Amino acid sequence: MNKADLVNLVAARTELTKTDVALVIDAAIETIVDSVVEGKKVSILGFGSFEPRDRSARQGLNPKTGEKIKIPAKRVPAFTAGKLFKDRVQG
Amino acid sequence: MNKADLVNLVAARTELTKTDVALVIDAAIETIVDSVVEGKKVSILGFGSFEPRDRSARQGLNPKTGEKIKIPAKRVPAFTAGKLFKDRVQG
DNA sequence: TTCCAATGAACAAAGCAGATTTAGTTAATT
DNA sequence: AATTAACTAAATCTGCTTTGTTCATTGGAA
Repeated sequence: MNKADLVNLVAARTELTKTDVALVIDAAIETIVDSVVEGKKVSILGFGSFEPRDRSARQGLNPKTGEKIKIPAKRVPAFTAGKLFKDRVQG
Repeated sequence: MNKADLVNLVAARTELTKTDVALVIDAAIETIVDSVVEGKKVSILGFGSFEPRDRSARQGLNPKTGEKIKIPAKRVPAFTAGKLFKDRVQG
């Protein structure tokens, strides 16, 4: 399922126009990303939370050639699923 | 930031009512969860993708008491961030 | 709406860092 | 009012790391 499918399904569920649904979804994604970029966590009860997480530098390797490479410290986006989401996927 | 804050910010960005925005966000979350529950991946370009991932049973331990426990096989929700999301968080 | 051009995602190889596991209280969201 | 997230202890296991090609997706224009 891609974004177009998601918009169609949500529009069908909410009986709103695809235009408005796409507008809201895009804005919601941008808002979440902006917040994580600013270092603030976004928590949506039952679904999960998005937050930035710091990765320390480490010795890695190029899986293709096998040669050692140095992976620098990073800040990456992380998602933690909420209880409802976990329970429903587990079944 | 919680769901109420997200709805307020998105409503401000889109100039739609908080009611409609909340409706879309809730429906989108339910649609994503439903899809992952059905085993189908949801890909949103630039943001990331949600998919179910299988965990095999393993030997773990109770970190509180230290006793060994058996962790059963599971199916858990997983999120992989997209390029744009990663790049923006990295800065 | 439909097509094109262009950008993003998937795929695979092996080793290490980080997430995950229980349980109970506090704080917070619906 | 009631349910859920956060927090924390130490050991095992999962995923990230690169690079190039193939394919899907996006956004603009006719």
